[in-house]
Amino acid sequence: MSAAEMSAAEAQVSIWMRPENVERSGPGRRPGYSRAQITQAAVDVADREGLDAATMRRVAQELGTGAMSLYRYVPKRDDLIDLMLDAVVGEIELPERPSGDWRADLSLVAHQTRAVGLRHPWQATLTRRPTLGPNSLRVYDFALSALDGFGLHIDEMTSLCGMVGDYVASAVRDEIGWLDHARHTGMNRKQWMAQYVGPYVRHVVESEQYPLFNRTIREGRLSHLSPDARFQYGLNHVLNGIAAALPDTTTG
Amino acid sequence: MSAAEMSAAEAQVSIWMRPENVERSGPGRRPGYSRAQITQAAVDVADREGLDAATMRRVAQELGTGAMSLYRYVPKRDDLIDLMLDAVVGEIELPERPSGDWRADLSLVAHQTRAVGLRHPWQATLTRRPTLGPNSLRVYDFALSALDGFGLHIDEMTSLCGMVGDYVASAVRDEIGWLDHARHTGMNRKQWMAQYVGPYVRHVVESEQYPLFNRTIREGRLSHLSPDARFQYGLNHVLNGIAAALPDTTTG
DNA sequence: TCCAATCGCGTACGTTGTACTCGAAATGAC
DNA sequence: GTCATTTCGAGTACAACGTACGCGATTGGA
Repeated sequence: MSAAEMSAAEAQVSIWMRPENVERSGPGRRPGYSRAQITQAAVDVADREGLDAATMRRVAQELGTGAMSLYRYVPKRDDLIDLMLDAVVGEIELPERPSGDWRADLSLVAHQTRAVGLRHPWQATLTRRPTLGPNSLRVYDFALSALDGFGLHIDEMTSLCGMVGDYVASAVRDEIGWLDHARHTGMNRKQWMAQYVGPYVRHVVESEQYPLFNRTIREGRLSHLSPDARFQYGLNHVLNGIAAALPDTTTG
Repeated sequence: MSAAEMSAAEAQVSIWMRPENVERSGPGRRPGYSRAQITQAAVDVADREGLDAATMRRVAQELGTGAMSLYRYVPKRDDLIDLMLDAVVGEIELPERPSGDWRADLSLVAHQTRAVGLRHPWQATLTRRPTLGPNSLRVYDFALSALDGFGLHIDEMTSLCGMVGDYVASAVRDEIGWLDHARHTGMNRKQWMAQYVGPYVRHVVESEQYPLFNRTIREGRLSHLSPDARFQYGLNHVLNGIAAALPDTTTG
């Protein structure tokens, strides 16, 4: 099998099954970079300038090399993004084992996940199959184990944890949603509200066609809360919903 | 203000505030297409070949014209995608008013939204600020009004409806997640499972590092259910969670 | 009939991911 | 030390993208 055929075959395989050639012995030049190094450079660029700016050329430039050099370490840009995702999930700090207080544990996962999302705004704009990298698996396992011991079926635990995950993902998206738009249009949030969506919302409200939407605008206090408080407000509802599915712990 | 300056200024405005020039009177050639027509062509292409295939060139080709002709009707491709999103949301069929059975009403919205997601798989892969087009507003208002009359604050209704929306979006993404990947790699689901993720999952399971993940693989029945049943299973949990937040209706 | 406005759309530019290619560098065997 | 072997770094090239610009064709009103 030639090197070209080898590479073509391996390109079909998950990046997590494709360890980079580290500590190789034998003839040939030694690699000057590493996957971790390239991933970090890509994360840095994406943090500063957005995911769209983290092109192969730009990431290579960050490292002081040429675009094609990166392909010695990463098969495709998509795979690099997988690596980036798992890398930032690695920033989530969790204890080895759940505390026994499921509500505190899931709350911790939720807040940590949100913090990562805000630190790396490009991450929330991605929709892809959940990354199965080592860091993601660790967080996933911790969240599930917080609901262990209540006699629930594993499928039920998955569903309930999923509610938290769905909420956090969507909340973070909302929080930073305007960021990417701002980068593209050059407008900050105030300008965007005032120029782009403000007049339209006013127009919709005045049309009186959507009574509940109007109540949201007129009576809703949610959008006036601090981002932290807003996040906590919604999270409480989700956790309350989970509590309802557990065998009664406090009452009874 | 010149025409160029005009167009530059208008480009900053929401597409919903930019009605196309219809039924114009005065000199000048009459338009040969319409926003609705272009939107429909784009949706058709995206349905058949994926959103990435719905380029300006390809959509124009679908209509038998040139790429630049579209820009007489749509300012940017991003705006066209907004139009596409609201267009498919328009396929959601809902009664004029909620039935009074909140669970049935939210269930209806959830199932209809899922159906649209499966019919137009590209839609679920998008993450953007919620479209404020007329069809999206109608669905949003219906969902909120299903929870009206329980004495809840509008913010609470928003949070609870959000849980349903988050669940549906994430469930649909899971259901069709492999589709886009399949289109890119040319693998169908079986091949993807067998070649791409299967060996890696086996490797992870055998490592015994993630006990709850292992239980999911070994004891989980969720992934063996039909997609319909799986969706219903998760939806029931979400609706149960909402029931817990309502003043007691059945009990008491 | 003629003017001014509008449409259809060809051409062109800057950017993207990445296939191909080849010289440079590093090593083990002798 | 010398050389054959292997791998790395990176320049060049290509196809495809969104879209700015500009021009000929078309149209209604004066």
